[in-house]
Amino acid sequence: MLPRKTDERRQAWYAAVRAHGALTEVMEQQLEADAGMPLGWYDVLVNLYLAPGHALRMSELADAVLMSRSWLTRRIDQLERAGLVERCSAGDDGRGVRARLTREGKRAYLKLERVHSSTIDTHFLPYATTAEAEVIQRVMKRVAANARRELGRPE
Amino acid sequence: MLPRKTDERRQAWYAAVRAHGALTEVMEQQLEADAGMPLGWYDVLVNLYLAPGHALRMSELADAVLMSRSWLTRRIDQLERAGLVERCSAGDDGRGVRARLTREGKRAYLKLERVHSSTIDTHFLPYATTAEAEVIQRVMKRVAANARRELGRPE
DNA sequence: CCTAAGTAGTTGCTAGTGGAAACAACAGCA
DNA sequence: TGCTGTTGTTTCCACTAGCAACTACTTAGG
Repeated sequence: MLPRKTDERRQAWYAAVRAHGALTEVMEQQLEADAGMPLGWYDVLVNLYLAPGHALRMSELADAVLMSRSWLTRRIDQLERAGLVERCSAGDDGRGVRARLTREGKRAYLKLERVHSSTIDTHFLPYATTAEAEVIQRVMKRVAANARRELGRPE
Repeated sequence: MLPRKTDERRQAWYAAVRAHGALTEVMEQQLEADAGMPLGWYDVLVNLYLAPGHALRMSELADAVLMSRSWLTRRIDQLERAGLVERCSAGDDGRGVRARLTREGKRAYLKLERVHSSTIDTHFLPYATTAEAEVIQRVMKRVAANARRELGRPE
């Protein structure tokens, strides 16, 4: 591959990095303004909502969001204070704790999801045709899968 | 646009977010291991290297990397302690300070750039053809430009 | 059973990050 | 000369996240 061509193709990644940064910032502002919640809550709430019974063991949830246990403990503390999550026993295992969405937690998630999606619809979708979106998805999935493998945590 | 189609296209953004996160983590590890420098230094060093005389006014540099002045003050403190940057007067303006790459700073930048590029070559380029890279670049540039405008800081 | 080793989750400590606002030094203009 | 705006630094503060120590529990081995 000629140097010029390689360099040209690298620009695609730089553009993706800048787009990610800018759109993430827009997303943060939008979520704060329209849902009153930070983007950092999104991952945890999604995983809980999609789980059976809207509940997960702390360690499962920590693995799902790729964060440490102490990180999760504190994030669940926040969400519990906000009334969106409650801790309950993990049944058979006396050590375990399950985090479960409260009724308000479910409502909050749905709102967060609505604003999240609408931000993508407004700031991403208009700039990509169906064919283009398909290309991006295909390439990015391959890139992510490879990088995950490199990091020693294949999905 | 049918709901299903819209949802399908949103997946492209989700994939991009995940790819960005995973590859960024790989990049951090690689830079730490092979260049002994954090990814956070990259932006500042690039901008300094490309500037005339490898030097920039603090405020220009802060604008270039989209960060606050106090942020830049501290980052330049770090780079100065590491011997990569030195502060010098801005000539005519007695208030001004210019940050300038030292000889080691230039060498460090070149090394950082080499590792940075090579990580992209290894973990991104193999997964995108020239045509696909072109699509990604085009779409992402439009997305970034729009988001920047939304944030009130068009480039 | 009973003990040893391992696991789940929490907490204290620590280092690092980054914004806002106060501040000192200076420029430029009346 | 004073007044106003700018430049860069500093102080203060809140937040983040990892590590290691700790508690409470389970499981395996004798």
